[in-house]
This record gives sequence, C-alpha cells and structure tokens, in this order.
Amino acid sequence: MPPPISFEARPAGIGRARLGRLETPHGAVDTPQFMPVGTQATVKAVTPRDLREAGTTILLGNTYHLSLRPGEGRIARLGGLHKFMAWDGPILTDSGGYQVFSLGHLRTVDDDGVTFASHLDGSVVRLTPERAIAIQEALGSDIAMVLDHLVGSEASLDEAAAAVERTHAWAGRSLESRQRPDQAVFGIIQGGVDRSLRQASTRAIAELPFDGIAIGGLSVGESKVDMASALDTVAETLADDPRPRYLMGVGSPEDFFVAIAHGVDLFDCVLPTRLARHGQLWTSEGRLRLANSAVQDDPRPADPACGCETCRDYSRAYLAHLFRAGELLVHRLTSVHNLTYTLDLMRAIRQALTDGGYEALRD
RNA sequence: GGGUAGGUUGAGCAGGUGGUGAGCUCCGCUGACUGUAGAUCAGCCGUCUUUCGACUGUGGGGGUUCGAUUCCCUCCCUGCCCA
Repeated sequence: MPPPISFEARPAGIGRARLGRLETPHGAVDTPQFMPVGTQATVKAVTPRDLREAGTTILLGNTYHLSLRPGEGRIARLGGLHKFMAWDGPILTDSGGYQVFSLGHLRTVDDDGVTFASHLDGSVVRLTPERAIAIQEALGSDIAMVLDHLVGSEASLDEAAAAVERTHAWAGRSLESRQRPDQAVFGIIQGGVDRSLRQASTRAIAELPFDGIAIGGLSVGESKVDMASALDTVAETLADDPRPRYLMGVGSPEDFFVAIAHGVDLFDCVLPTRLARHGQLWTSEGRLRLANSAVQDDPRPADPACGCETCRDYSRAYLAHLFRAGELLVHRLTSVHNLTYTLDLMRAIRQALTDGGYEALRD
C-alpha cells in the first residue's frame, strides 16, 4: 500500500524557507500554501467555484462541527465530505482540538479525552483521540489532524506542560487507532512559548511516524516576538525533517513571511473570510474598512492591483453601500477578494522563493 | 366642526402626576478579529472639556410657583373615531 500522501521540498535560500509539492489522493498542492477554512463543509459565503477561481488548492474542514451537524455518518452515507460539499480537491480536517481552546467554558478535559456541552443544544459530546480519527476517517478527508490539547497564552508553565503531556499521549493513541491507509495523519506540536517545552514537544511529535508535522498553540494571544521565537525553536529542532510542516491558525500577511522563513509549508486561517464578513479587505494599499465613511464616495476598485471578480466588477463605494445596507452579496464579494489576495500573496511568495525578491515582496 | 390619543436628544421608544429626564434600540463615527459558538464584538454617539466636570434639553408661547416635563391658559402639529 503506497503512503497516502507524498511530499517533496527543497531549500529556497531564504532562512529555512522551502519550496515543495504535496501530492494527495485528491490532487497536488504547491507549497508554501494557504488553506481557506471551511469549518461546516463550506467556506462561509463562497462556492467551490469561487474558491477555485481565487486559487484555492486545499481546504480545511472541522471534526467537531461536522460530527455534531450533519454527523459524520450521514456524510459518509452521502459519499464522503468531498462529494457532500462538491469540492473535489484536497481537504484537511481539523480534529476539534481548537474547540478545546475556543469552547473553554463548554468543555472539560481529562487524560482520556474531552467532554463538550454542544454549543448547539448543550448535549454531551465526547471526543477522544480515537474518536477524532474515526470521525475524520468517516468524513474521508485527505489529511486528518490528531486531537491535541491547546491552551492559551495566559496558561501557566505547569498547565502548558500538562497539555503537552496529554497531547503526546493522544498523538500515540491516534496513530494506533487509524484504519484508513489512504488518509494521512498529521501530529501537532504544542508547548506554548516556553523554549524547552516547545523543543521537547517538537522532538516527541517528530519521533512518531506521522505523515506531516503541525505547529499548534500559536496565534492564541502571544506576542509576535514570542511566535517567531517558538517558530525558531521548532525549525531548529526539526532541522531537515522532510515531512510537510503546517502552522495552524495563521494568519495575516505579515505572519506568513516570518513563518515561511522558518520553514513552514502550510497555513490555514479564518482571518481572510472573517475580516471579509466584518467589512475589512486586505489590499496592496493596506487594510480597507468598508465601514469608514469616506469609502462611500470612492469609485475605485477595492484593490486596483487585484484581478478578482470583486475588483474587476465593483467599486469600493458599491461595496460600502452593500455593507451598510446589510446586503448578503457583500459577504461573497469581500470573501472572494480576501481569499484571492491571500492566495495571490502565497503564489507571489513561491515565485519570489524561486526567482528571488522575497525580501522586496515582504516590504 | 366635535371627540380622543399623542408631540422626549437624527429615527423609534422608555421614563417622568411640583424638587436630579442624557436610559434603551436603530442609524451614525472609530476600532478589534489568527486550527470559525463570530453576517460578530468593543468604544463613542446633545454642547463645551483630554479627563474630572459644567451646561442645555420633555412641540411653541404665556401663566401659577422658591422651583414646571408634571398644574393652568393659548397656539401649532400628528394618528384614530364621529360628523
């Protein structure tokens, strides 16, 4: 049985940056690459066709949400997540680990797993490492993530260390429980911003036979300096480990440059789509806030340098009007733009890593 | 013409039957958002002041009173009912 995915990467000459190509059962992904987040089997406000046009090659879905609704069994009976959501490209599913963090008041963690009070109706939802893998196997994603214990930047060193211990134990259990040879499984490094803890977690996860390595527990409130320092620790510890490296939950254009220089291959983040729905656009001229009164009279496209449908066909003034009027179309138009902007940036970065000009692009 | 209910800060309201009306929701202004409990949230939103605070404001005018959003007179405006 061939491995579920393959990955080849070469150093790109900028710090530890690499250029790579990830092959999955549903297609190839050039790296560094960004994955739009489609938590509930949809990237909010856009269609798979929109995603393709924006340059999306791989998407992210969520174990916790999809297990609650519509249920992994139903999705499996309907032919799996790809068919269900009409996206035939690669899909990575998150494990529900982030919900351990974000639903802090609705869950309790023990050594065996996590018990949630469903955010939908309060009913009890139990997630263990084994169950998280089983759900993802039912969904049929190309890449499954292990259940991990993510703590915020305010956690004490003891709490962070306990979460790391748990994450490592769960990582081993996850691998033992996997059934599908056609699905990759990525381990997740934790360890907060403490150097020795982060280093220990990196070593522990890298020792296990995962198909890829994720860097978790960052962009949860720590400073930019702390994030960069943690990335440095991970990169140094992983050294020339050949597997794909995925920085979870990042991020912003500034963060991409830092992380890529530290050897990160994959990213995901809700920021492009969430900011879009909140009326803020990334442009080559900086952040554009549709709520600002001056935008109402601006006839220019959101970003004159962008070729997306939104920038081709509509003015800032029109987008501002839609936003103020609460018209739903604005969500699609702004989401299409922010995703295009993000994916274009990723493409430009790969190009710059190939041809030079990374530092110039960064400024 | 008669009756009746009303007129509160851009809008819609709450409150207030002689002794501190700046409270709410919209709208508006400015921010925030990083593995999506998020088409969400926060601050501001009468005037002056960075703040503290001061001042103004209950349709107009007049009256009574130490003091009126409240009581009296009058006028204007709006809804509804009857002619």
